[in-house]
Amino acid sequence: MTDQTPFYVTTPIYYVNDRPHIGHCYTTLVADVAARFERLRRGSGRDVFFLTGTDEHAEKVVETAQKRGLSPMEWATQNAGEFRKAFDFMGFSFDDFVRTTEDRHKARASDYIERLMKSGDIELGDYEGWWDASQEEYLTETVAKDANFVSPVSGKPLERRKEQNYFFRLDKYEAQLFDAIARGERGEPGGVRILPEARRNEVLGRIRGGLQRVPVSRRIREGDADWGIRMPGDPAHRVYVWIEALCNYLTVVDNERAPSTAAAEGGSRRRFWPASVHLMAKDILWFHAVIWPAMLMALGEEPPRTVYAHAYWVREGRKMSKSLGNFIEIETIEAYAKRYSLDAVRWYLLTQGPLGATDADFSHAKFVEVYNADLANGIGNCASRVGNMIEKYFGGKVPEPRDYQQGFYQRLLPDGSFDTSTVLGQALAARQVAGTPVPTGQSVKAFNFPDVVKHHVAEALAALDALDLVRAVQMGIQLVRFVDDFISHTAPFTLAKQINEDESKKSALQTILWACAETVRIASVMVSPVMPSKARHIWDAWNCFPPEGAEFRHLCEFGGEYKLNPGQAISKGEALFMRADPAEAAPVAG
RNA sequence: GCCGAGGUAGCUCAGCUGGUUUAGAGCGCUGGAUUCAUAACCCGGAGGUCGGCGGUUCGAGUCCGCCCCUCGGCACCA
Repeated sequence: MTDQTPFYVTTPIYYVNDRPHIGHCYTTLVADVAARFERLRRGSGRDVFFLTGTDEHAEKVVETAQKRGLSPMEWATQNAGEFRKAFDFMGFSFDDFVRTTEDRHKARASDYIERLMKSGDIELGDYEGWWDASQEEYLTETVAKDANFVSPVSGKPLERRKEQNYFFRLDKYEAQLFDAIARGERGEPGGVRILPEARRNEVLGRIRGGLQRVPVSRRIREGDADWGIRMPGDPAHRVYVWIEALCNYLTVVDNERAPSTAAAEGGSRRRFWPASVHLMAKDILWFHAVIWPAMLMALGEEPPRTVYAHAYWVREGRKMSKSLGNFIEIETIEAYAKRYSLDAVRWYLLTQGPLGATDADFSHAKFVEVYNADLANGIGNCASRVGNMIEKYFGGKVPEPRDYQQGFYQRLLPDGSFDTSTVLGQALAARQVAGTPVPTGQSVKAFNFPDVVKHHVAEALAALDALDLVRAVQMGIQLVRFVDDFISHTAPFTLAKQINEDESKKSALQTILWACAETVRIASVMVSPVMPSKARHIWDAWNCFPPEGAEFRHLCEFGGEYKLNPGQAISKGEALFMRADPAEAAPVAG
């Protein structure tokens, strides 16, 4: 993927009757980190589009609204607001938030359906199933059987009932879908890449089992509220919500034929299609990996390039469910953010979350472990010790480095002493003088900063392309570990005690600390997509705020265009992450 | 039931097409070193029959068979 390709990432649009919880936040966080990373890589947000929103046309929305004495629209608006609030709190940088009740969505979704009817991909047919009169709904064959063909609610017998419905001819696209998924696997254009791999196999297996046409509408009944989208040309039928909902990914960027809207939306968004990534939890993979791509094929649109279905969060080892009432809701997340900072929560959710095929556990003990290991003892401590030494030894001014392009090589002279013409040799010699030499038997090391940084940055970008966001951001923490290792090897604090005797020792110290600070700066850029505000803290304290439009790979070049400039002021600043006590109780909402 | 994934150090997991070693990493735990730093960082250790049994092979976590266990998809839920 070149840096110029438009990047379009979506989350599902969330069922507006729900309350925002960790699941919604997690999926959207993954999208947010991907979007922020891609913007950074391109140096601007112009070619990145990140969409989220709410799915509002469910019949349950009408019911709930009634119970609350509100119109469906009032209720939906209120709860869509809750999602926006939660997502704003999480710091999500979505470019648009779509509600399926908006005209732009309804009009275009309706248009797609109409086109599919004209092309014969949606046709009228008979639907026959088990009708539960008390609930006014059809039950699937398996559910009906499990319930012994009586209503699970009222206990009255189910009736066999037939009606006319519209169907999408999914069965016509079996071969094309196979082909697209195979191409996606090979990374070819026009293909749909399904991730993680285990999910792709599930999908392929299910397609092999045969595809059938799927119902996409139901007949409107007497007394039904006017909620949802009607079948074009047949107002007696309403489009099923899920099929209409899927269309949101396209309706939002398909604004070209509505010039007034497009103007208000900053121009045509057509270039963002096909979507780069549809993100979702595993439960709705089938819709996104099969039905939606088939619909797009029928519409003559390209299918999404990647469909990524992550697994679920469980809580302290137990599945989250409505019956257990143990969902981690936004309030709990807020409580964690209040205690440990929002960026720490983002870090934990992203790096420990169920991005793969298996579920992930949210446990307080694990949270504290990760918080301390990666953040407090990791990047926080490292930034602090480096900033402190620069403040202490160089009056808070970035020191002038010498010769870092050569890397930091250790060289032993024939007589067994260190070659003090290298920075590393100088440092090791100082340790010997001080009586704290590197333990014998410890491997001889070289610290080639330019190469190491280059390698980590390349790895991060490769991981980003594979949508391995965890690895992408962890490369930043790995760099910090490299700096920590370097500091204990060179012991700049030991060197610092000898600089009065020897000017060359001072210059070695300058080089060492500059390299440390420069690398921490780069690490901060690398983790900024997950921890935007903590990164900003470092940039503020160190005066190295990336200029608008700066590209990732330039920002991350060791000693490059955006390097820490000698002479510039640096302050130690406040600790980024205070160490947490594992014995402390978990934060509670309220 | 059908289809699929997996069982490797206390925990979370790497180990692709079988022979680089006496099977690795991170976290936790423990001993040491050190003081610039947020009792942080660095070094070392901890010795896990690589789920069980049998087989193929000169040689198997790595291939085959059987068995035990766990977990996913097939059905709404991020």
